[in-house]
Amino acid sequence: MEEHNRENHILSTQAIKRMPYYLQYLKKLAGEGIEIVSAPSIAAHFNFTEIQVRKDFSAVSTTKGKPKSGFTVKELIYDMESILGYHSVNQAVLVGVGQLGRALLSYRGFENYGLKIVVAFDQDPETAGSKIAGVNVFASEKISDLCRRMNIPIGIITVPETAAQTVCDQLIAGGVKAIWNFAPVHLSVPQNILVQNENMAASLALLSKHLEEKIVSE
Amino acid sequence: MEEHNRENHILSTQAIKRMPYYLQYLKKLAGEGIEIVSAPSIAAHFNFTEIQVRKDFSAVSTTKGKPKSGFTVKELIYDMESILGYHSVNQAVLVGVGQLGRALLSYRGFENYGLKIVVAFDQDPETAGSKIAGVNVFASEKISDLCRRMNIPIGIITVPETAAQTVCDQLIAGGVKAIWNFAPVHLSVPQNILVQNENMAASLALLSKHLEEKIVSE
DNA sequence: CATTATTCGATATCATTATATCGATATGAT
DNA sequence: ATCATATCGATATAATGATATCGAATAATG
Ligand SMILES: NC(=O)c1ccc[n+]([C@@H]2O[C@H](COP(=O)([O-])OP(=O)(O)OC[C@H]3O[C@@H](n4cnc5c(N)ncnc54)[C@H](O)[C@@H]3O)[C@@H](O)[C@H]2O)c1
Ligand SMILES: NC(=O)c1ccc[n+]([C@@H]2O[C@H](COP(=O)([O-])OP(=O)(O)OC[C@H]3O[C@@H](n4cnc5c(N)ncnc54)[C@H](O)[C@@H]3O)[C@@H](O)[C@H]2O)c1
Repeated sequence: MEEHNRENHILSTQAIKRMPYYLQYLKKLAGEGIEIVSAPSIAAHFNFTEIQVRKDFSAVSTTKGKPKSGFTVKELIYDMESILGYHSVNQAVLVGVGQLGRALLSYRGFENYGLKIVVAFDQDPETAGSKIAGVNVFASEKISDLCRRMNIPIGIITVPETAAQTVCDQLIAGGVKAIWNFAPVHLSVPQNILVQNENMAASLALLSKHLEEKIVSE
Repeated sequence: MEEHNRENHILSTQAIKRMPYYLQYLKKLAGEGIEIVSAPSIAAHFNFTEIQVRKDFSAVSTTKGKPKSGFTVKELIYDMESILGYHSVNQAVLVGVGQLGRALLSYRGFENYGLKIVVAFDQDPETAGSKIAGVNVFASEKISDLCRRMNIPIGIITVPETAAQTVCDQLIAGGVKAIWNFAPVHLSVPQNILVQNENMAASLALLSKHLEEKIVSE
């Protein structure tokens, strides 16, 4: 017999990506004192279909919706936060304390998402040794050693694209299980390592394609 | 009869997102003096299937591959750059000159992707009036008026999530056609406006889910 | 100059994701 | 108490995206 999810539903990649949006909105509603919410009303807000909203909810929550009224906001929030790992904290290191790296280090929002950057690294001797937003910056030779000793599961890459693969290899040598990559390059990694790309060039590609179509059709 | 693409192929959303990766790699190969490349070799590098690579290439390029050898690197580069709009320049404005906004303003890479941030806005009276990385920052009351007068097609949002919808509305009032949104909220917009989200919470959700599964299965 | 190995493109199949249909159930109105 | 209506969940269908199959083309090898 097949192994199944607790709720006997599969949580698709696309659904996972939608969860933070639902969560943000549900928290806003909760802040306004709203206790019950229906799939159609959520769907209207996001411009989704109500069927999709129901499916997404049933995939992450044991909470059943009540016909004619809807779902309990608080329970949805709790279940989504659990699914997204916001109730625990994942430790991460960041490599590349430049423009973007500094912005990420200073960002307080990640703690709400269960992510804590505990150490940073940079090649530049000026930067290594400093402290940015309360986080110590070390020389990049220490990446593998420190990651392993601190048992860090996540590495964040914000170095130039030419250095990204090298840094990636160092992180993996340090036992990191997942990499969040902001450099606009493909990283080669072993099967069991996840690379989550935040490639702004890819976003821009979609944006630019859309504009082009607009212009042609107008 | 149906209207078709020049090459009689459809370019899917997913394929568009892959293009910047191909392009980066092809340029690297060109820099190494490599003139011909095969689909299987590209596929090996990206861990894609060779069928997908061929489909992607044929969707963006009129260039035919030669059996037993492959595709002409230069021609692929040229066609991809055209498709991605790198040969022209789209003007953009950025709203929210904080940690992230400053990083984006200072980033030189966007010019390679056909994007030029020409003006920025901020609510803070200290920031408005200043100049960051050569870009003038104005008070946010001027968003709509300036965008309209300069005929700006793209707005970049890097304000706190509570201000994002307001700013979005101001940009649309200014005639902007596409919005690149870094705030972790859904933005409500008219049908003809594109919102491209760069939601780091969504990325983190996938990352965290992956780690959880790793831990369970190990 | 024939043979073999490799890559190509076209078409077919499979997987994932989104949407539509429909009977069941709870709430509020008559 | 009954009826109308909004919402629910389950199952079915459609759309999009990825992979497999196969004959044709061409470069290298003997
Ligand atoms: N700044 C942005 O807004 C932005 C936007 C999109 C993408 N990116 C990407 O993010 C990355 C960083 O961009 P940035 O603007 O912050 O660049 P940056 O030059 O400001 O910072 C890069 C930092 O990495 C360090 N570094 C270089 N090689 C290293 C190595 N081998 N080990 C450790 N540290 C090393 C440098 O010393 C520097 O501090 C780039 O890949 C860029 O393409 C940045
Ligand atoms: N900093 C990061 O690394 C990071 C990472 C992920 C997401 N984000 C998101 O990006 C956005 C900006 O983050 P940040 O860290 O740069 O914040 P920040 O507070 O440093 O900057 C926000 C800026 O927006 C300005 N602002 C506020 N309301 C405005 C309005 N109505 N009109 C014009 N300007 C206004 C503020 O004056 C400030 O300069 C947030 O939504 C945040 O969630 C940031």
